[in-house]
Amino acid sequence: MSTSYKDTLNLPRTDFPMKANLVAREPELLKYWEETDIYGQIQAAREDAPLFVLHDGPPFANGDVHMGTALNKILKDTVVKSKTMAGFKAPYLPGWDCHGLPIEFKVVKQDRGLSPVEVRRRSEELARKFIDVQRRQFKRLGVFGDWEHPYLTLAPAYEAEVLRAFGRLVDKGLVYQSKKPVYWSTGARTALAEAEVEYQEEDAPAIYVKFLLSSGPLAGKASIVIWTTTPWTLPANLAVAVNPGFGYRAQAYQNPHTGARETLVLANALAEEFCRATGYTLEAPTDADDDRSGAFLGTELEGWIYQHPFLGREGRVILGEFVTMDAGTGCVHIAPGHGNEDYVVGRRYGLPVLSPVDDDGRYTEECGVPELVGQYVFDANPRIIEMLRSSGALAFAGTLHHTYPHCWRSKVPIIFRAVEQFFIRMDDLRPEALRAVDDVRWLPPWGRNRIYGTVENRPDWCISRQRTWGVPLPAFYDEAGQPILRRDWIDQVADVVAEHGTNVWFDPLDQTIANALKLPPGTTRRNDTLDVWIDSGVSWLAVTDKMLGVTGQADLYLEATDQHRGWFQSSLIMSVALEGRSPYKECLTHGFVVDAVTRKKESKSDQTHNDPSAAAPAEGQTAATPKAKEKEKTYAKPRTAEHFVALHGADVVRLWVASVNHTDEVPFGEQMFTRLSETYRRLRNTLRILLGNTADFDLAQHTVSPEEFTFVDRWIMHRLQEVVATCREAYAAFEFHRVYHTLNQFCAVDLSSLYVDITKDRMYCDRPDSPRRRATQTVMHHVFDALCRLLAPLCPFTSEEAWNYSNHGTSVHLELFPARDERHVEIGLGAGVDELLGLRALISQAVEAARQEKKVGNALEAEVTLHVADEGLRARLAALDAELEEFFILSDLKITEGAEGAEAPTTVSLRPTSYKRCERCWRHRFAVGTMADHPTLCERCADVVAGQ
RNA sequence: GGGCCUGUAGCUCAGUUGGUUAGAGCAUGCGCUUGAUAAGCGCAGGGUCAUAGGUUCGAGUCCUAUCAGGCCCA
Repeated sequence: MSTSYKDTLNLPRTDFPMKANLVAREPELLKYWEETDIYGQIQAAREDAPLFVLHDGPPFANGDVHMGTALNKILKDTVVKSKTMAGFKAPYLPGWDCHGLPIEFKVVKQDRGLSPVEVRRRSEELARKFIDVQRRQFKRLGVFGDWEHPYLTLAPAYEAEVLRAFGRLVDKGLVYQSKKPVYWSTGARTALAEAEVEYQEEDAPAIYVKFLLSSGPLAGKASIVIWTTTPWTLPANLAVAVNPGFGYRAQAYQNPHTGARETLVLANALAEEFCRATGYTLEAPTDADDDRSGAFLGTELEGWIYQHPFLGREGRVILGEFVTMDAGTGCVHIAPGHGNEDYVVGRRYGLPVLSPVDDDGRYTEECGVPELVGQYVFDANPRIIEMLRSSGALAFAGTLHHTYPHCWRSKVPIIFRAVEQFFIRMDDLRPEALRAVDDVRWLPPWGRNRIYGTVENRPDWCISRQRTWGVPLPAFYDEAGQPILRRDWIDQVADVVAEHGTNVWFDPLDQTIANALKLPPGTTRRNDTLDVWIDSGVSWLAVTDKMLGVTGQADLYLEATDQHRGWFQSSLIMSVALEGRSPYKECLTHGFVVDAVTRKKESKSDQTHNDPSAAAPAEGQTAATPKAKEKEKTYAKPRTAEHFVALHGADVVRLWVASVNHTDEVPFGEQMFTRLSETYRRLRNTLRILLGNTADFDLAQHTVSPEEFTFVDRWIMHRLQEVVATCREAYAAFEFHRVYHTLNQFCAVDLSSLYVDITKDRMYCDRPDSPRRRATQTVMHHVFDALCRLLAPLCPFTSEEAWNYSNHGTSVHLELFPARDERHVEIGLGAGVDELLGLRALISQAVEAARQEKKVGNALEAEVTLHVADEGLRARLAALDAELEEFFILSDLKITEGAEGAEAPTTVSLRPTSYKRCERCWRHRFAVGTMADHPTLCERCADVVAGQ
């Protein structure tokens, strides 16, 4: 009997599967998109729409796509998809950063002694291999774009643009040549990058040296003491640095060898250590010593002059924040040609960059000591110590066991040596660059302060690299070895490169360039390359202008926070130099991926760009610290996007991106996916029930006009307008987690536990074409439609799949977002429903209590009485009439005045209903038992069954 | 060590110009349902808003310090 009545119901019907099986289904959708050229269709459909250009920051073509890279790409895609659906033409041209050390290093490590051209050939091969890998992985994530025509920094046309841009910088007088210290391998006769340096343990001389002061209050009376492990750099000593904030003291000591009394200046904090190490002892002050003038703050020492211990020149005391009290004397020997900090502080004080050492590590004439010229610097250490001893400048000579950088190839100890480099003059650009910073809208707003600080403090930009895998630095050299930078020549090189690629530069026998430029005989070129940040720093020019045909700024750049100092800055500087403005209007940053449990960083490979120093795990000195070791450990974790896509599907990975506030660090962990899968299922099942409930609904035939909507229908349409407005705003503000939470909330609460639950009775039990059932179907159709569109940028696969089940025929990604429809907005409706939900909660609690007492099994078996003291509320409830029972999903609801002595203005009482249960709709109704033909049915169900 | 940030229930997020018992979803526990069923519904528990001071009639919200974490420098 009951089963036969079940057959008279309109239960939901749909083929849209409950089980997503994304891992299998997504590739089918990808194929569908590929075959129908969805990206091309979208661009064509937005032909005349206003333009929105998100310019892709090129990831480094090296390795798999990790979660950090995936985060970045998914965010970009969500921006592009949401802008498209907001009515913009939003082309997306992906790119790759191809040049640079990490690739070259891989190639060179595999096979040594390759010619530059061969290194470049293999580097390109490697880069292209990873471009293919990453392209496949990005596409698998559902990212739409012009994947068949990406921009590559290794493309000849792109390289030519880089060269032309450089030529314009030269033309503007922004490029100059100067010396700068680099890691230098005397064994390989080449500059090294950080990654090419190995740290090995060894014993080094560690000496204390006295520099006699020749000016200041202690002139001629005292010496300032330095400590160094590289005596060979002393011929290049030009200064002594002290920390401005620390205390120093001039005190009398007894020399342990001569017994003489000497006044020495060193840091207070290290005087004791000095005595312990050297055997010097502190002497009691005598009348001759003016003890009150013996103590100094570091700043007071600035400008004092001292006599170089074995050269006929003087040096001066300068200030350096980098001076620590870890070791030594707190007074640091400065040779600007032999150390990076030395170089930086030396520039600040206008010191020359003295580096009297040749390619083989032998002293040149410039060292000033004839007997040292031609000697290998490390061999000269004993001789220098001897010179110091004989001149009385040596306080102590010992040895130190430490780790020291060595060449990874030739294994010889490396030296810091100044070589000629090219620079971009920052001071000429800075004011304009800072102004440009304030023309950009930074998201989040503190990004402005970050980049402002880096631009403000950035020293001149060293743009030359002694590398092979890059765009050649188009400088020529005359017979005397003097560099020639000419824009007309550079432009001609660019023309040659556009046609032949850059290899013609690196093949020493190739005459293409010489012939094309008609170079004077004796003119030579070298193998220096341009800093890769120049490559990517002009992408706005090469891509936005040349490839997309868009003149003007990109609307948006979107990268991780490390790019404030990286790509955002290099692009800004290049654009300011060439165009006098920022290349982007808005700049959005996201955080790094961190482990959800430990809050520690996930992987070092998340970087979008190739920062050579960060490209490989730190080794040597820094790796000795526990923190660095930890970093190294996390580095090895298999966190590829492919891994998680294969496990959960791309839409769930994308849901992860959508669920978090990406402006902070982005938490990530396996457990998060369990929860996200739950959310995903909720979204999917909501779409499914809407589809199931509208299976017999034909939009053209069955649409019901809003005037005929019932109360719940009006309410959910009202809610939908709020959801639409919130989501559109959140998308526009790039706050995708607000979209995620809004949609999740809407599906879980408003739809699933309220609207769909409430309307089940009419959907299943009414006549198929009852007006209120058709009204609800009309509403559900609208809700489904809006939900699919709003969800499309977050879950492109699932929304497309669902969209296809609703007979639309086309792709959801060609559609626009729903617009907020004011006709469905009803002031006060929300508050009214909130009031009802409050009562609903009271009823549920009462039912729950009755259930525990075994009075009733469920709400439909109860007679519920609402005791309402407030007359206005009673009137509002009465106005809803039968819809109230439906809203509360009750069989038998009565409303009376407030009960005597009630604790609250509204209370609920409850007992088993006296009505019998309708066998078809399961509600307990007064009429059950009174229907002659159907004694077990209520009047509505009897009527429906009779009509069939 | 410096610069720029972050820190609200187990998880992800809301908390409007400082103003009633700090909210939601998920997860957890206990039930109901078996007509969204590898689904659906209800109820319940769970937070000294990182910590410590301060300003205020009143602070998750403002200030200071500390701790933890991130990026970039050193």
